[in-house]
Amino acid sequence: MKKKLSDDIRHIILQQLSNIPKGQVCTYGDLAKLSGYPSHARFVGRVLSTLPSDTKLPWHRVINGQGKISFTEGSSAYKEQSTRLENEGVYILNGKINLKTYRM
DNA sequence: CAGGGGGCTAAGG
DNA sequence: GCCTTAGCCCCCT
Repeated sequence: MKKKLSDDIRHIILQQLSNIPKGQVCTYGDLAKLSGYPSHARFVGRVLSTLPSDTKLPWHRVINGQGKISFTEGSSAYKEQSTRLENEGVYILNGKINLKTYRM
């Protein structure tokens, strides 16, 4: 069996992701920086999209730099993420999250 | 190897 | 607030 992704990066990203405290969020770019790859924001998104549905990682705590969920509003994924966030105390106003408040 | 696309971002109009 | 450019970099055809 072979490794698909640049495994180190992926592992580090997931590790950083699991380090995000409940009730707080982080942007893709931030996660990339924390992982030591500041220019891999997109790769972060790719990694998250590849995660299995049974993952225990808080992928929903990751949003884009505009403080919004990167899915199309109304999509099942969008609802899933917003629901999880509110369930943790992160409230979304008019489709946006207040980064100044919730960003770690 | 080339082409297209993606859960990105920052900067400009 | 919206859309476009331009940079970024990896993945799948």
